[in-house]
Amino acid sequence: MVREKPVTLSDIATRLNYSTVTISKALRDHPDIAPKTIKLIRSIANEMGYTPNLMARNLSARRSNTIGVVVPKIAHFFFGSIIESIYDVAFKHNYEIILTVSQENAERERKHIQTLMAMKVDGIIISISQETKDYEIFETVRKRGVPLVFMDRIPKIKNICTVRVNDREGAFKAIDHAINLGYKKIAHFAGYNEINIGKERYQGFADAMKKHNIPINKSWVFRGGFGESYGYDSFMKLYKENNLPDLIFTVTYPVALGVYMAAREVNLRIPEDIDIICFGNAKVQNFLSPPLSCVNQPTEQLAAKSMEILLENINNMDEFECKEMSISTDLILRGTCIKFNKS
Amino acid sequence: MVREKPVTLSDIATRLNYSTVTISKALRDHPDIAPKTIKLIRSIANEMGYTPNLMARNLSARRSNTIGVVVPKIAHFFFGSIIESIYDVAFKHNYEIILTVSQENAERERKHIQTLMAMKVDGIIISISQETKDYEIFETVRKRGVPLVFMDRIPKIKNICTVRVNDREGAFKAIDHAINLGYKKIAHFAGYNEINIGKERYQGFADAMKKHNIPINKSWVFRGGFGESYGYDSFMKLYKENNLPDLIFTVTYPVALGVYMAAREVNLRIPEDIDIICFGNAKVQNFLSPPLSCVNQPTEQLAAKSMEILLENINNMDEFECKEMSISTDLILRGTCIKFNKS
DNA sequence: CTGAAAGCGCTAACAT
DNA sequence: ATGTTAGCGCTTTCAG
Repeated sequence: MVREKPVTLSDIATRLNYSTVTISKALRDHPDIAPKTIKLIRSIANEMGYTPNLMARNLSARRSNTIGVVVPKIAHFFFGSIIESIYDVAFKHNYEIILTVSQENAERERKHIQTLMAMKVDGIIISISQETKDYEIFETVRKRGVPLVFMDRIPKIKNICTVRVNDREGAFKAIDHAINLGYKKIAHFAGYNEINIGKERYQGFADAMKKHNIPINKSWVFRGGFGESYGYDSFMKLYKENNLPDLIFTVTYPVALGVYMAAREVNLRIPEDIDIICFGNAKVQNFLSPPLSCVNQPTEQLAAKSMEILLENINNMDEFECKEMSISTDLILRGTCIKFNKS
Repeated sequence: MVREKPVTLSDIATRLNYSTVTISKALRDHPDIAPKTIKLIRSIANEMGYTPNLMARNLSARRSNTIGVVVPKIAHFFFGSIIESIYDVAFKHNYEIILTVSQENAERERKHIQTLMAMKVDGIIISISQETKDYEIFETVRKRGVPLVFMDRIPKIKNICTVRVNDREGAFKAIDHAINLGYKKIAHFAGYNEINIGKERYQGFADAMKKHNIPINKSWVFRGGFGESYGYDSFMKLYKENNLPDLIFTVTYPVALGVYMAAREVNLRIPEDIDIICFGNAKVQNFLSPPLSCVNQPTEQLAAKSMEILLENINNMDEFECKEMSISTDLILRGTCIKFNKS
């Protein structure tokens, strides 16, 4: 394979008998340069097939027009949507995205953050992994002066920019709705308590129970990850103990999927025998049978707000502010949790 | 926000009374340097919190350890899985990924490719958008000597590296199976003919029909995109014309979802009234009702092979070869297309 | 084993 | 309006 030597500023410069500086300025529409000259240089640059070397430009300019993103998963509707929206905003503002995936692994996450800093990204948006407990790396990021926005999954530290959904309120809405329907025997397949979305969704659940004076049955509260197997296993445990509630509220949508699977396996009908509602929306919930009701997180807003705050911070490093943003959720009622099925 | 000045090689050098060169070599385990010295330098570098500036390193080293990826969508199970697998391989080989999304838009795709080249990625993996018709940019990439691997969605040009699924064979398997079941009235909601997966899946469909001497009913063959609305609209058209077949074969899984939605809307039962099978697998197909059968594309293999070929090309630019790889599919039979439902 | 010199391609500051 | 100088942080010769 023959590698054509890329044309550089100085190639254009010699050809046109200008200095590289003039070329550089012209190509960036610098007011120093006469419009006529700009036009000339532009056309020649084009003809020669010039493309700037961003590594060089960025090294020199000390900014990369690049944003690092760290997410726990990607083949997951929530993160997929988030990322797509982030892309939209980034594209509009002429930023590139360096996307990294932690696979819910704290060590990997740390490495990615380090690489991103080494790549001199202008800022970072992160949704932390479910097992991240050591927050030192975030301190490092701050020391290095790299703007950082936490999105959705947020560590317990002070003075950080966060954009999240109002998890507690959202969970409360769901359970309050359920109780008003008549449900009392309610289980919660919760997330780990260490992570905000685990903790706060649980709190919303607890708030609603408390409001209606329903005691929480501890054997119906589980703590676990965010995947299908967690939902499946938890359901099976209750089933085998013959200790099934009337309604299950799951911390994420994949966990609910696990429940669907388990219920089908043991021939229990949803919602007649066991009803369910989850936190988090996905297009396919419409296609389940019955269609799965949920607390909807507006992913577009989450992404847009995160980007907004990040860009603000990038462009305004001096008057940097820690903004904490919380977005409201709404209930989407479909085929589950719409009426009380006496058990 | 106070930005700590990042520590550089020369900081370490002055502190240790070495030259930057020695530091640079030591940190990269260069055989020139005495092991003892390496150890010393390493520990000091660590203590000082040194991280290499990748922009500088890459500029100087003329390689970035970075791979560009261009996909049409991301909130889509197929691409999500692909990307996750690509990440796994990249991570193992110490490459970073620059992910870009074309949103099925050819112009955006072109821009992304240009940016990737400007960023001096070491290679590119791309799945082209459904509307890409101008292939000049790919010629440019080749001229620039950037290794390029096309994955799954492939343009009609010569001498390129491709990794794909055996679409024609896969589609054939599905339809052959259906016909053996007894189906004769078979529709195909196909992709655009310009794109390989559109064309070849259609061909596989046609092959099977021909094998069994069943004429293709043109009013049952549609051409369109890869999304839900296409499936929905096409189904509705047939329904309104009272011209429904017994089985629909859709080019992708979202198209099938559109059919599910439409069928439910007009109260037609799947698979009793209208049966369906699609190309492409997604976890949620298990949760549909009935669970959707499909031609399975092994995403992990697709990703792994693409990366393998790309890395080979990167490390072996001189003896560069155009490899064309085709991976077999298998049929996953679930709740649809498993028995003939006389209409 | 170590380092001095040169350069990757670009841009900012300061002349002219 | 254009160019000179210097430098971003690193690596690759090549000389000692």
